[in-house]
Order: sequence, then structure tokens, then C-alpha cells
Amino acid sequence: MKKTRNTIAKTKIRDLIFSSSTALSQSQIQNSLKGLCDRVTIYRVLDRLIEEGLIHKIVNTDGIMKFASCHSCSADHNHNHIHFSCEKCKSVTCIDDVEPSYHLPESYKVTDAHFTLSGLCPMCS
Amino acid sequence: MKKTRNTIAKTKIRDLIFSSSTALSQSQIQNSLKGLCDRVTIYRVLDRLIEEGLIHKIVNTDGIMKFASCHSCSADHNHNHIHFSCEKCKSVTCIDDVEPSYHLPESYKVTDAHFTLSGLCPMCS
DNA sequence: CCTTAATTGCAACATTGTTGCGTTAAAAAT
DNA sequence: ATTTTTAACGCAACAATGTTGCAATTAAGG
Repeated sequence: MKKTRNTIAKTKIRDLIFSSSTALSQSQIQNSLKGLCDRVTIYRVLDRLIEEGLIHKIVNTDGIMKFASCHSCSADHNHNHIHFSCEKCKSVTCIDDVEPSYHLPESYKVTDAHFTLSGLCPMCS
Repeated sequence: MKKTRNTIAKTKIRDLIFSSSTALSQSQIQNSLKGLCDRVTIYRVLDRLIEEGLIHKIVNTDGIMKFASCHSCSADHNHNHIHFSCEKCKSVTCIDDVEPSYHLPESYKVTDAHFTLSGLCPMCS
């Protein structure tokens, strides 16, 4: 398999995501980095971090992708916890301690769950 | 409040969505209409249909918006049923008879649930 | 038929995300 | 310490989704 390198951009982006209490979008990361690297590089670093199992990708209710660290899902590495999306401040938060329950007809083969509740977060309500 | 008009485009788009077993994206609708109206018109008609409570909007796992009829949620008009997103044929289906259950800390004010399971639909598995 | 304002088409724009390619720079090999 | 390899980068260009402003059109009520 391919070797990966530890670059300045990768380290900075990883640290940003790991120190954030909410999931971050590419544009949020770009604003924090203040021109450290190109837009495209951020996308490519994010792809690599996902491949390495360090972060996971969440679709927000507005269709924008957000990225969060995998500290709670490192055990069996499932990302099937609930996410909360605030309609006011647009923050996306992983609710790590809540696992969703569901039931589907046998004919469906489920591989992933994407459960997001929207409303007002503790800060905005 | 504003009066709404029944135009050819609106009628056709409504019929399309209501006769479809899966949720449709703007581009899918555009392909079906074969130049009946402009791209922008489709977006505006969809907005109106949502406002009128005839259809609802679903974010697919890839971030693309899909639109489906509201036949099952007309009672108390909640769209909090489960959706299934097929990774192969990219179809999004409303699983009307399954309601998700969840539990969140009191500090969060939940107004909507967006629950999508992904994997393989009955046709693709 | 006439009026009015909801709806449309078109052009332009914003944002997110991707791809190709020549250059740069980690990190291993010498 | 220097060379080599190739992962990672910057830049330009592109694609797709979605939005906005404005002039022209047209549904629907009088």
C-alpha cells in the first residue's frame, strides 16, 4: 500500500479538526488556515485523513460536507452515532453517546446510518 | 397571503414527483421534462411545492437535494420518517412505515429529524 | 377583454467540489 | 550530506448545484 507523508498542511488540518468541538467544513478550515495552503490541498488532505480512519465525513442538512474527528468511533470504527445540526449557528456536533435505533425491511442491505437531528443547539437556544 | 397559480411547469413537476416511487433531484426532473422549462423555474417550482406542503426536501448522503411527495406525512405533517439511499443506483426512497427513535440531552431543541440509511436497495442487492 | 401580479426565461453569479499537470519537498537510499 | 523517488503541492481550468435581478410573459379574477 501507499506511503503517506506528514506535511505541514496535513498536520495543521488534523490538529484543527481534533481540537474542534464541532465538525468543520472545507471553507471553515480554509478560513482558519489563512492561506497556509491551497483550497484543493484541503480537499485532498481531508480525503487522506478519511482514508487513514482519523476523521469522518458528515452531510449537513444543507448539503454541505463537514468533517469531524474519530475519537469515539475508533473501537469498532462505525460512524453511526447521531449528529446535531443547529439551524441558527450552522454548527454540526457529534452526539457520541447516543446510538440510533431503527428497523428496515429485510430486502434492504444497510451499510451506513446517517442520522442528523436539527434544531437549536445548547448555545443558541 | 400570496396567490399561487397553476402553471404547466408546476403541474408537470408535481405529477412527476407524485408518480415517482423514489425521491427526485432537480437534474432528474430536468431530464424528464426535456426542455419544458428553464432550470431556474424547476428550483422555484420546487420551493413553492414545499411551501404549499405538497412535497418535502431530503438531503442525500452525497449532499444532493432530492424531492418527494408528502402522501404519508399529510396527517401531522412531519417528515421524520426514515429514508433509504442506495449507493449503487443512487435512488432515495421514503420508508414511510418506519419512524426513527432517538434520545438527546435536554439542552438540544429538536425540530426536525433527518434519518437516512445507506446501502443497497432491494433492486440492487 | 382588461388588469395585475405571479411566474417565467435569460444572463450572471456564488459556492462546493474535482481533475490534469508541472513543480516542490518529504523521507528513504546512497 | 547528497541523491533519488514519488507523495504532495499550487495553479488553472472545469463541472455541478443552487441563487439573484430584471424584463417579458401569462394565469386568473373582474
